[in-house]
Amino acid sequence: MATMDHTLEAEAPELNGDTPTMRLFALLELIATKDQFVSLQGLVEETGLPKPTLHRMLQQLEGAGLLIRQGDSRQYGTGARLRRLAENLLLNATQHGARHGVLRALVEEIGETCNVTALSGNEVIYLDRVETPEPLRFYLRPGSRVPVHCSASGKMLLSQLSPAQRHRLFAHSPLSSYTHHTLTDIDALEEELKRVRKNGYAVDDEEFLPGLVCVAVLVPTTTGRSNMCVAVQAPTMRLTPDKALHLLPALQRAAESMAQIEAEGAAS
Amino acid sequence: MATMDHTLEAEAPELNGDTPTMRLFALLELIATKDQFVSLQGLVEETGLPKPTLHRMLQQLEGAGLLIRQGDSRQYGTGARLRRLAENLLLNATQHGARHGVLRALVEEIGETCNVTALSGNEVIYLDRVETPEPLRFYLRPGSRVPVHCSASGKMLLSQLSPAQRHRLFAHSPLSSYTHHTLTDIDALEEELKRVRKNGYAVDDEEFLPGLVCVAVLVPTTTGRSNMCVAVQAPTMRLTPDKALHLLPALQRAAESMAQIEAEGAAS
DNA sequence: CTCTGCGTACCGGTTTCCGGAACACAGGCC
DNA sequence: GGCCTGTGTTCCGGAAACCGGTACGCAGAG
Repeated sequence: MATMDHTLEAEAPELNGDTPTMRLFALLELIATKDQFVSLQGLVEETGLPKPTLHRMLQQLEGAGLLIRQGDSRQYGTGARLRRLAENLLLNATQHGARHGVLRALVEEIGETCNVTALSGNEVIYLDRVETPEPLRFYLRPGSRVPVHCSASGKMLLSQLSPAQRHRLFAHSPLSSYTHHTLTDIDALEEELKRVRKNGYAVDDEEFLPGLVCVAVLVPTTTGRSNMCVAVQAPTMRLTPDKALHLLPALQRAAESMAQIEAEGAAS
Repeated sequence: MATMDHTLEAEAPELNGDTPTMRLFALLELIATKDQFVSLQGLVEETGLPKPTLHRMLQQLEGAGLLIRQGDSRQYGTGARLRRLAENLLLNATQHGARHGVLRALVEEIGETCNVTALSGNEVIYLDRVETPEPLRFYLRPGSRVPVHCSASGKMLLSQLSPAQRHRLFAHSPLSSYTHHTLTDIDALEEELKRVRKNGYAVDDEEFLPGLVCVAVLVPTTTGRSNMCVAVQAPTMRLTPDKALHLLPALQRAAESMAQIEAEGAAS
């Protein structure tokens, strides 16, 4: 922020913690916001820290399995351990309670199963879920995963990524087909994503499981992109895509509530 | 490991890092796996750490915004900053997601467990892994490590190093023997590496674990040597070294895809 | 073969961390 | 009220980790 000064570029990051540990953590944060691998030299320029210091920090993080060195061993990326932490965190987040309440109220209002979802790698993961009281329903547990290109949440989240990120996900693995409605053509998917971005919601019309319809909206964030969705799902028997759109206001209200819950964590 | 014993229950967690920072991080991990708020006392009992120490740690984490105190200020939960880190991390894991997709497609094609591996220090580390659907399989987690001289990936990667580098790796640690197939003689290993370099692939014929066969190929890089492999592994019951060679084309195609992913993630 | 850019190792001075002991503040019980 | 127990908090000297200037190794470019 605050362009101001001076000689050259931003020079902003300034990963200063007041304690060594916090500096390390800040380094992790910096790397986690990159969607590409970073080099020692690049970090030196970006942070202004002395090279040996950064080298030691990276070494320590790598030794702990939080970072891994990529390819020619001079590029660092996030490690499996860090990803596991992230998934656990989102699955168990302590204000889960509050979110769950919102979700339950939503289900009570609209009468169909609702989910909170997030993107993890190339899949969508169910963070939380409240079932419809109706006897006929689809059974998927919290923690389970579904493909990204044929789920409402997946398309919603995809639409927030940069073209390069999306390309990376799909260039090398085909869009598997699950039903005859599944979008298996990249261009068709891109077209769909454009629609999603414009509308602010995404629909899955039996693209993953026959007979299953979903609608998803984003949980907004004050800053930057969001990695969470609220979505409703139901059998076509009870819910057609048309009728589903009538549920949008309720979904959006719920998403707004969740955003507020997230925001309540700013103190010092 | 070692004694275990003893007085009472599990006492398992043992969040020992060898450095203060890693202890803090382990504490974060522990809290992140909890679905509810934790108290200082509870953590004392769970970790066995002295109370003042934990108190200081929690204070530090709270000060940094990674944890927050709930309500009556004696219960800790995960903070907004940590959640933001988690979301960023998962959003930007597209590289990992793309690689994982390629790997999954490969496993689907050939039907056996496949890995992505890299050289880390003097060991081979599993970066990612997709398991075969077969019920009989070897169980190794992503992030685990195997010796370099008796694994297909290890030999493949070794063959890319300069003689000086190789010498440095082995000068100080003998070639431990794991099975009666393990190459424990430097000269024999050098001979094998020469073969590997010529063929462009490496085979592990029960050199590390009895009954385990592996074949590895390099993920090529535009520039210089590679530090990544794609490898298939299977029990001898299903896969003999001979049959494994028929899988080479598929492996190489996957490796090529990974190379392209890597190429798109280099910058600054 | 030098030259330059980057990654890596070394090491003394300084900062941070460690955790036993002691203190503070409840609430529950006589 | 006085006492006790279970918690959260503060102190502080000894020990350990971190810091980053300097120097070295190893590429690839000129």
